[in-house]
Amino acid sequence: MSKATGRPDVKIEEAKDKVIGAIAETMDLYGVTPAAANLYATMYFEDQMTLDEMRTELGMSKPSMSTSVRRLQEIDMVKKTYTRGSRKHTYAAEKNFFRSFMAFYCQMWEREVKINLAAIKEAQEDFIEVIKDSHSTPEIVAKAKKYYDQLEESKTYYHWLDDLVENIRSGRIFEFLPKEQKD
Amino acid sequence: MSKATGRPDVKIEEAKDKVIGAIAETMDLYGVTPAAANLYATMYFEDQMTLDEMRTELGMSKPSMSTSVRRLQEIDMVKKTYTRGSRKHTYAAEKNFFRSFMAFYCQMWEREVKINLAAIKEAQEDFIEVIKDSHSTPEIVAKAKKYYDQLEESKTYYHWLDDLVENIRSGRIFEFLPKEQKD
DNA sequence: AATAACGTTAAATAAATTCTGAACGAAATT
DNA sequence: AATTTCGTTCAGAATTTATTTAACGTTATT
Repeated sequence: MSKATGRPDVKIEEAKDKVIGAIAETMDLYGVTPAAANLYATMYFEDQMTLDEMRTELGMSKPSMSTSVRRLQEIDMVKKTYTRGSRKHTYAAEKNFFRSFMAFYCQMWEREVKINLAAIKEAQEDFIEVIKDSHSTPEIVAKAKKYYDQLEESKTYYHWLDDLVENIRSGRIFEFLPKEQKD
Repeated sequence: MSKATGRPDVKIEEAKDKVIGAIAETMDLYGVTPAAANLYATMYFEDQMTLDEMRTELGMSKPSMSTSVRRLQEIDMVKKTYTRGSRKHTYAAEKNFFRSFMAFYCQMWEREVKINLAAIKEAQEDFIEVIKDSHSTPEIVAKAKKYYDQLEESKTYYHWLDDLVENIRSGRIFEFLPKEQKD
């Protein structure tokens, strides 16, 4: 098939599209819709964009762009920017992937830790009640103890994950694993 | 509402359900269906399960259980176990969350790194061609350089992510962040 | 040999999600 | 004051995903 030789501007667009496609494709596990993934990837190559520009560039409806940009803001992948003298809201993509990584994974893991540790706490209290209950047969007690211990082990993981979040947010992980590596 | 006082066995099931619910809820970002998430969470408290047991326990269809357990195997959250003298396949959940973490995130990040670095490589080659093209105006060249540099920066992140994967798989991350912390 | 059990595949159905167009309210512009 | 612009909400359509049901092939059991 024909290549865009002789048209540098077209080649630039093609190059951008390659990266846009890759970013959009690998964002499928970030809990965003294809529209939002495409929007983010498109914004990655722009300084800032308005809803109308998003709509035009992606060929999608304004409400869809509105919802998508809102979602991306929620996960700190897009920021609202201030444009003096215009009514239109403008948004800019977070291009520092380290910050995106930190924001996204820390939020996600923090949620996971919080929800699971809370459930574990309640469950362990229940198991302790069962263990102390005089109606409990030896089998029941053994079972409760087994589950209790199993949850104790998983607590180790959740505490570790919590530490990981803390070390990411504090930047200490970059002492352990510098951004620039000599390989 | 009435509590299951006096019924230790019921209390054990209630406790388990609390944790099962939490695990299932926080698995929404692991690229699995609600059925698979529920299945994993249920299996977490079992030694091993057959498709029929899964079907019965979760009240879902056998094909759904078959597909779910297949998916969980793909992401290393479930392993097939061998049961002598039975035609039924048996499966066991990975209960070591550290291993789940390692398996899942390493797979995911590795994919992200691979896809994005490949696209970046091609795009950068295109940008270089544009920069070297005598048809390119100064504006075009400046733009190509800008994008080229932007991609160079993102390469730093992808290489770092690659290092992170390596350090997780090698276990070195646990030297930096031990599983047991003295707090 | 006939039947049953087991897990998977294919097709159908149900449910959920994504995106659109219509409509709206508020604020800026004319 | 009237109109336009802007972003959001709502309802609906379209699409996608999840799960079920039906059917299948293979293998074990009777």
